[in-house]
Amino acid sequence: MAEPTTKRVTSADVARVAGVSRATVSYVLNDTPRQTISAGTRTRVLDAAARLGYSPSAAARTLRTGRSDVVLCLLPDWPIGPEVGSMLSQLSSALTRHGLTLVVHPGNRQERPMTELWKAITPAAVIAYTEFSDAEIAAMRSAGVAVVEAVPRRRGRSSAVPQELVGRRQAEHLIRAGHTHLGYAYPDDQRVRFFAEPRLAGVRAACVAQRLPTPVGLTVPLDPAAASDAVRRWQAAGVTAVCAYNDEVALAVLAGVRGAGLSVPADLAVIGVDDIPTARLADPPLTTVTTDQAAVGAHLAAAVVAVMSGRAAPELPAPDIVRVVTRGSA
Amino acid sequence: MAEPTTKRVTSADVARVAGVSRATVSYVLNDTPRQTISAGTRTRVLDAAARLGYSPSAAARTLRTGRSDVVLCLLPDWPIGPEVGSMLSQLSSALTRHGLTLVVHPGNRQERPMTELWKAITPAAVIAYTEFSDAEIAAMRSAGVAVVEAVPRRRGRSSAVPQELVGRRQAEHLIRAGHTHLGYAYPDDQRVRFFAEPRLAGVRAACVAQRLPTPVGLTVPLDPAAASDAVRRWQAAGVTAVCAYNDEVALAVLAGVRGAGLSVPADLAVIGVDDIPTARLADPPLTTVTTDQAAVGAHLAAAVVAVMSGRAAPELPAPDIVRVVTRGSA
DNA sequence: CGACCCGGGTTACACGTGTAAGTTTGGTGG
DNA sequence: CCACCAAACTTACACGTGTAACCCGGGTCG
Repeated sequence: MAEPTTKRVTSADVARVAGVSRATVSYVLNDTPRQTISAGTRTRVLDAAARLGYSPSAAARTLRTGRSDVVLCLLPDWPIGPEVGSMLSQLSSALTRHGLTLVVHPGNRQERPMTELWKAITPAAVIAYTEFSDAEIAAMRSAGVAVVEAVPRRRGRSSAVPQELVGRRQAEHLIRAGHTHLGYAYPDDQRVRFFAEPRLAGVRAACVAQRLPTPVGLTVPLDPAAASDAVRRWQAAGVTAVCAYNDEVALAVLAGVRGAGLSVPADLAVIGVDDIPTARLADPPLTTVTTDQAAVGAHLAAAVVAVMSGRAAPELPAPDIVRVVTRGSA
Repeated sequence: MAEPTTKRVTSADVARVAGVSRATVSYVLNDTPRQTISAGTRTRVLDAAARLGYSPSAAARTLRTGRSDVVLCLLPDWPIGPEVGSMLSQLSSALTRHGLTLVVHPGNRQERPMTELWKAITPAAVIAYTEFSDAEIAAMRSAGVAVVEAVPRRRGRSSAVPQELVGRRQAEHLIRAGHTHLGYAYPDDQRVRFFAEPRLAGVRAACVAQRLPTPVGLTVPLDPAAASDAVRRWQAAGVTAVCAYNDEVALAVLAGVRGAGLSVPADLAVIGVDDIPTARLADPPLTTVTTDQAAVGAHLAAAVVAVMSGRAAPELPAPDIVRVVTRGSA
């Protein structure tokens, strides 16, 4: 290794070949409004920069301005599926259009210092899918970081899709089809309870609204035999339709029904959440509630730029975004 | 907004309350090997820092040292599933243990300046799942950025799981079960061809090695009817077993077989890739090839630290990581 | 006893950028 | 002809760190 380590090309280099001062380069490249620059030098600077392949140091810029153009998205520990993936992709595009750079930090178990992360990166904004303490959020805000909470909390403003609505839509679909005794298939993964609980609450609320009995909740592991047990218990309780936490759990219920020698939807109707790619491949094809992830991504981006400029985050048009996809299972 | 904008606590603040110079603070906090510090001042500095809640500015540090402790993982446009998610989670943990911070940038369509990203962030290392030009890789290397290529290319060193091996394992499993006429179920998504092609090549290689006819490749959309067409064509061609690009495609084939009034594995055996959660919930449960994502994550982390310290990246023990999970479908 | 060294610090500079405050023009009104 | 001004720049400083180079007091050795 000869290690020539080609030095970074700085704005000073650009200034030199353009024959102007470094400040002028800065003014041109950021086209600072208060400063007037002649057309001649402007083009000289511009193509000097292009020729040298100059791109400014984010570190230096961040240090100087105190704020970077990075938007940090903090994901929790739970398994991220394709929906999250496509949402992030959309979000990234939308933020790029506003000159911001999305960067995602996947949560991992033994990571104490989530605090250090944002203090270190000094992002322009943080999109928090993880639960933060109010104190910490206040700390971020007072440090000038725009915070958008995307975690589905019951109280307070949040830019997340209200998961109660998702559960409500599931239940309403089943109730409209004539079912009166509902079940809820709870996931066998502690990490997703932040999502599961509000969804279940939504199902309960729909039952209450229609004066139906409380849904019978059972935990359903992703295992055919265990799912069959759950199905038999629902059967014994007179349940004719279940809302599943998500499509995976729903597919487990399908497998459970099959294993118990029964059939869907005749003996038990099933509705999932997410519309994963394999939902339509199930037997019968899975009815499910989907949320428009592209819209969520776009909205999150809008919320970020709004909060960054001091305005309040826009309201998420949740009712338009959460849709039932009717297939064979319910 | 009163905007008090609480100022960042800097090492100068720590120095002041500890009653030492700023340099001493730096020496203590980074415990610089060449500098000896008395136990007394060390503790004074340490708990001054703790009391003030000091955490150093990554921007300033990066500016000074010319290198950050951020590892940038560039994902391509394709849909990321739970496997990628868990791999990233593992990778993040492993890197954290080495004092590095993983940061993921999801690819999005209209994003020209992938170049600008790494020039701006000045990461310590880049894990490239996207295809880079050799020139660009050279540029990154000469800028002092450690590059780990994780894209499955045929030629050259790569830290990725060799996708040929995955295909080979699929085919070998089917051949061992007595099948001689294989099919390959190709995904209906152009974006994943970087993965699909080497897998198909692996299947072909296995057939060649056993002097079997070339596998019959068909594109299988994630749609039951279209999948049934493909199944009938395989049937007509005398194919008795198919390797699917991944589990989703495999589930489509399962649905296709069902739709054609046939049965798995009697009429057609099917094997997938990934072992997604719903694979075992299918009817019949899906036989599949899984790669140990935790091991991949750990290896990638090891490769990063190796390359960063100038050593060559370790060899990935691929044969131990890629395993067949035998269930009912093959 | 002087030379020397070494532990335990401090002072000073550099990293690359944004921007407020100055400086030189050429033009213009009085 | 002088005062003044706007345009078009340049000079100078600050952001928060890491680290090389210097400094000082006290022990050690010849």
